[in-house]
Amino acid sequence: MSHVTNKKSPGNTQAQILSATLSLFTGQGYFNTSVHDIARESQVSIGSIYHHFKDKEGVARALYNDMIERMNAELTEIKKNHSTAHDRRRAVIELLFSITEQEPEIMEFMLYSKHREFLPNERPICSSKPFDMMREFVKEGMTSGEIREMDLMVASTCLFGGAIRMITSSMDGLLKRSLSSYIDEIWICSWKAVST
Amino acid sequence: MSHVTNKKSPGNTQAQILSATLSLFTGQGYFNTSVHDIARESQVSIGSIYHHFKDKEGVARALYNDMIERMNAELTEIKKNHSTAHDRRRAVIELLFSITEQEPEIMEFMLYSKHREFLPNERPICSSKPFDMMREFVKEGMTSGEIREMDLMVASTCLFGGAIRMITSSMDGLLKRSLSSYIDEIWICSWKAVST
DNA sequence: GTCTATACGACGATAGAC
DNA sequence: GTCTATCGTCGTATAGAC
Repeated sequence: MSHVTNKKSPGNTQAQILSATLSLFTGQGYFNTSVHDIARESQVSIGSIYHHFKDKEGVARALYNDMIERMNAELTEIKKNHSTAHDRRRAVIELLFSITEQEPEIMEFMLYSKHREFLPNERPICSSKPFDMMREFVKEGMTSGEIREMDLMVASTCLFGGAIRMITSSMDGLLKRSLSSYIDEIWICSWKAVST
Repeated sequence: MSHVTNKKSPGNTQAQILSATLSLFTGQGYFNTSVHDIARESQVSIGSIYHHFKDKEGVARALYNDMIERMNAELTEIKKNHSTAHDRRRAVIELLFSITEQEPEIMEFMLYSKHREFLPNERPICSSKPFDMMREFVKEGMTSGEIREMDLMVASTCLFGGAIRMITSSMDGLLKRSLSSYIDEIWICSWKAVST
């Protein structure tokens, strides 16, 4: 019954392609990356790429969806493990900083790519589920009284905006120390901005 | 002596080209815009474009430099007209919001374009002079005692990060009310975050 | 599923007349 | 300074053998 069908790679080729693509897209951008580049870097032929993905845009879309799903999973985990807005926010910032330091390409692709330029039908990333979930955390903090009553968008941008801009600053090489060394300062600041 | 040389446009053609280019770049991105598109949209022939600019990248660079210079001028004006960090920051946020509402394409090109993808030798926009000047305002606020002693980058991102993320949210269509209607709320929040 | 070779179109850029 | 016509290149995508 077991049909260990044939050759080498189970779902491995896809992973190779996606990994190489992530590097290339973050390094030089979607439009500066040709399918030939992807083939060379992933040690796979052009034909294979077009076998696994509909087209170049399809590769980008797969990358994008993986990323969103992963963030979703991580945030769901945070929601489960922490109950207050206070703790959740700390956990979210820690998560974002940790991804930035350990897998910078992921974060770069998430925050830096202009997805809509190459995925025309995608909504802006801030409308995506993970960002939605972050706003939900803020909302619950407001009803529980931890956070001042105020416009939800304002509160969210104040709470997470600083951290996110620290991340982009870090990726731009503007920071003197490591990103994670700033976490306490930034956390205190943004908490002051919105706490009751 | 006066050689009012010839035809129609003094420096007008350039302006036409740049204006059309700004629209196209913000609407569909640098890479999705061909020089043919620019020619059609600006009512100018391809030949003229290449006469006035070295190449496609040259057009983008001119646009970018204009923008940086303009921001520089506006911030210098603010520096002249206001003396406290408190007032300067208010003026900066008002300026940014006003540009966003009145000339959204300018702001979109400034905050949304991935300049480094098509201007390879340009430094990230956050390293540019205007952003430098904004950080300078924060620094002076710290030495004058208006702002808590803390890391300069943290203070700057907290002060302006929220406003900037409100702008991108506005451009993404996430805001229910007009951007300018949020100004007081956002200003109060970020001031709480850093004031002594 | 993986590969090589190739078709085809689009785009950046130039030449050269006016 | 402005135009049209054209060239060469490069990149996406396909065909078809293995």
